[in-house]
Amino acid sequence: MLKVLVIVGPTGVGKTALSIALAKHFHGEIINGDSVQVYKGMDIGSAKIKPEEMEGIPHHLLDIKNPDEEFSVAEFQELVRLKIAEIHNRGNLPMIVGGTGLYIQAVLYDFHFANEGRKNDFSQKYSHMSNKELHRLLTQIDHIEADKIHMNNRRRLLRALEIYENNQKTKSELNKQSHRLLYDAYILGLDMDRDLLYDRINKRVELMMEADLLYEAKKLYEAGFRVNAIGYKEFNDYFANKISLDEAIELIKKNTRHYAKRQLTYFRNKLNVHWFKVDPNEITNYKQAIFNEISDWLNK
RNA sequence: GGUUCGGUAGCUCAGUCGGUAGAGCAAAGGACUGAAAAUCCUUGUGUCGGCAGUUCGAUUCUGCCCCGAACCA
Repeated sequence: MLKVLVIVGPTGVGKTALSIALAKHFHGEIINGDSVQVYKGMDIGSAKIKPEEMEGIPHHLLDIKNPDEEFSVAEFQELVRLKIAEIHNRGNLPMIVGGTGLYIQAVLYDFHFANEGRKNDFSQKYSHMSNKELHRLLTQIDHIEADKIHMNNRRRLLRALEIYENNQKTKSELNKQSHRLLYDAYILGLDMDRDLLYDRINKRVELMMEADLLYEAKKLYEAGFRVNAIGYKEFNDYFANKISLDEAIELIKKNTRHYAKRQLTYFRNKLNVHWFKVDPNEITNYKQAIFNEISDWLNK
């Protein structure tokens, strides 16, 4: 099995800096594992690494989409698997660095996506039906899946129905997969005290504002893009004069905190992570521990 | 100094015609297979400012005290 080093962790914990240090030491090439950083023009708000910070380390799957283009787990999975093979052929170590748990999981495990095109008008088709009715409909088609989805989660209900229509097979049938790892992956997770993490997140949002996130968001807004990512969507209401600038900034902080928490939940419960607690006062100690662990894994 | 209004969950407040309390926000936990920075679910014990009095029983009524705000001197 091919070796892949994966670095996960909540937003703002310091994945980027660590990834550069590790890549330099272990001949790594970095593959972006973040669903928003694939988009061009979304640099400040997504905390994308700057070219001068890369220190010559190759980075893949950044800026591969325009803001109006679709992206999906299935496409990510395909692209990353190609990149992993490519990087190995060069004799380097592929490193996936990012915070989108589902995407990373789909690459590492044997998730299989049927070859279906997305239909944009799908939610239109059922717009006349209430959540309750959708749930009842799904129960008739696929009661196993329906039992797992809460009635209020309209998005999931629609998706399960869409899968059935596109494939003539139910979602629960299609997802009977073995949860087998396809790579020799070392999943490194960074964590830190929650208070400290939230403090860093709040401060980072302030830094983003100083770096003129507002201008970046405005460019996207004026170009007609309604970006649904944290750090952008909050400004849409501000531009529409529904909330004040301060309110928008506070919302970004709050949503980022909530997001970090969700990320941790996902990593904890879906991936087999080797956790390292980051203590900003003892950087050298935890870094040394990480380097040792990875050396051991590479030599296995 | 006087008058008035406040002091209840981390914050903003509601409430108990006397039977020890609940919303929003914050926060915590969880779900997750083609939008995932998305979408969705669950979770509220806090000396009801302090001390005394009345009462079977006080966060609720009364008195005094402490703290805050506004107004009047």
